Amino acid sequence: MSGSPTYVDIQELTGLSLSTISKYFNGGNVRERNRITIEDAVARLGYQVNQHARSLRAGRSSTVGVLLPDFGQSSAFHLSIIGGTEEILRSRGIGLIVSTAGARPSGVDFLRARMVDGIIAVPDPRDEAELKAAVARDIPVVLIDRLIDDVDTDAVVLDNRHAVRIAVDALVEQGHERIALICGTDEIWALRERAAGFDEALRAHGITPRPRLIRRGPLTAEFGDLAVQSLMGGDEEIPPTAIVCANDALTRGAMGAVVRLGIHVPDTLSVIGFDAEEIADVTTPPLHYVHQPTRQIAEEAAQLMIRTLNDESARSARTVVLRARLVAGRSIAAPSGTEPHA
Amino acid sequence: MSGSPTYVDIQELTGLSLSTISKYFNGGNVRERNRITIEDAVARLGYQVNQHARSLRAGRSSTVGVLLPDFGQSSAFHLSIIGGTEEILRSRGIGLIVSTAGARPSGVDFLRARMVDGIIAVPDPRDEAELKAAVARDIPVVLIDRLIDDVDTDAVVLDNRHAVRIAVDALVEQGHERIALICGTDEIWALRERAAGFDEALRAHGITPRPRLIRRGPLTAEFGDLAVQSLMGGDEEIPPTAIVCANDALTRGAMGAVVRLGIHVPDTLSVIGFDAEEIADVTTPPLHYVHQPTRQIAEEAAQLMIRTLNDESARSARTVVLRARLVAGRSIAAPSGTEPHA
DNA sequence: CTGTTAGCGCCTTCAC
DNA sequence: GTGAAGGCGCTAACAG
Repeated sequence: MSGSPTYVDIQELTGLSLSTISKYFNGGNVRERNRITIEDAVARLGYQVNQHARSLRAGRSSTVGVLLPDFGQSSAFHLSIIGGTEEILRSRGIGLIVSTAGARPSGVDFLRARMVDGIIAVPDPRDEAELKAAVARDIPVVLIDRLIDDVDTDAVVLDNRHAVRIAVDALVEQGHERIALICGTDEIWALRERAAGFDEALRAHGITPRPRLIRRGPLTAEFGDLAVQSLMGGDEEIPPTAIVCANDALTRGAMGAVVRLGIHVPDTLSVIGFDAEEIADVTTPPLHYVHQPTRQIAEEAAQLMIRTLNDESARSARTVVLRARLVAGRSIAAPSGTEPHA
Repeated sequence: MSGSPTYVDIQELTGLSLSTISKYFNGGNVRERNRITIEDAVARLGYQVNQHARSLRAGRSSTVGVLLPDFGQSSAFHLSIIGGTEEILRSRGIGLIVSTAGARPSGVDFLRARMVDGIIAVPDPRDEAELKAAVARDIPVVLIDRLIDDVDTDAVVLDNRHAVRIAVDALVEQGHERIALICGTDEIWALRERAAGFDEALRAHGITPRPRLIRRGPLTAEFGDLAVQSLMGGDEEIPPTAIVCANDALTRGAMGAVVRLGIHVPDTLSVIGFDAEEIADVTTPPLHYVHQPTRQIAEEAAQLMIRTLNDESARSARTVVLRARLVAGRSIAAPSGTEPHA
């Protein structure tokens, strides 16, 4: 027994022809007697179909790639993408190859070399070009969370403007006007949208956005921390009475600064987090936050991919837009200046 | 241009033979002039080596599987495993297929069907049998975090007894004696070890472990919350003056209960978390916690896998044991009862 | 250094 | 229903 068993081994054990055996493994009609003989041989040999041969022959791999930004960043979100897609795809017999973007050579090429049937991606700016090329080659691509300019393909995204609007609404309702935003840069579509949503929401309430209260930077806890520090400490200006964070890492960093600086929430400052499921219950007080249906996003993406894989013709660019909701905590209250008026 | 380009397409464009082209892609010596011609054709065609054909020929897939418990659980740890192994394996041209354990049919069989060259696993109890079978079939397996009885294979684990001991040492040094442990069940090796380490550490300090202060259950935030609730509230007994959590989810749950019940840390209760990197800075006060080198664990596992893959003979069962360290926060202090004595 | 050839294991025509 | 033959794309012998 040198290598793995093959059809030939089964043939020798059963005396049946290769085509009969193949048919057995591919759902064809096989005589009952032969079916049993084959199953017997399979069990005895510990036979496993050779996917390489099958894939080579079929021209498909029954594998899709998941491309994520560097793992340093918004971990929980990425994990739920892997988890959600894996579960659905596996139930269809499709495997998941994971690759991180940003690295050179591109993760897209790495996945292409592994002959994935499609790619589900949270596109990092550095991989947009390769993804665009993949789409041009008719490789099924489903974008998650972030859109790419001039690329026409399936996507599942959040209604980002709405997500920020509900946060702003909640704060304005409490009487806040000096509301700050800690957000990522325009390089990434989702954050561009969230910043735009912030602007829109303020204007809708008749509040003129103040550039100094909008801090844009990398999606890291470090930047979130820094932003709070400079908003609440360094400036000569009157500090904001409320802060909205546009991402989970930024939220963590912001809350870290709040704890370290001893800022009293919500008395001195109201805070609304984003995707803060993991930390909302352990902060004092529990965080009010924007909750993105991460799991559902992943599952919708998997469904889109499956549909595309099953029906080559349907290469239309569908965009599924989902909405976030606010999860109530105790980190927002009326601004301290307004309390005497009450 | 129906299918993907192949060697034949390159041949037609360059006039070179298939073996020259193959040699180019496999690091052989090719005449400079031809090298350029090939690279030119490759660029023009957007050629990608067909891994299926290569794998079929070579008998290897250059792919390894990562098997994880259900994603509901200790997310950050799992993500760093995917991230750490992916990075190292990709640099060797090896892809990563991710699968979750627990589901039926077993993730192990799913990975075997996809012809992975090896499996890196954080074994779920429900998949131990299949992993054992895989090892018996000479499939390279590297275990992470948890060992399995009677399975002789490579592994990378934490010195779990030490990890808990340093936590207990720190608390005893502050004067604590009524120390509680919130831990997983004996079903999982790592948690069995942590519980044993707790026992050892107490005895080393001349403290007799009290069964009522040791709460064992599922590795969920819910159980961590429940455990704190019952330790600090429900019991008639005197509550503990300190708590050690044995896992990240348990830590989150425990801290959630602490916040909700308004327990003052560290005045009323000292808390030491486990793998609490994500939340340590946002709790009030910042958490003191046991820090497991998760990233290093993943990388060591990838290295072991690569070594095994490169050298079939070296199928010895190496176990790499790494040590945790304590990260200082402000969640521990002398027990309130002792302060008057000081 | 380059060209020719024979399969890796499977599936899909075709005949029977 | 079953049997025989060719080829998916690549690589590892060989020759030249």
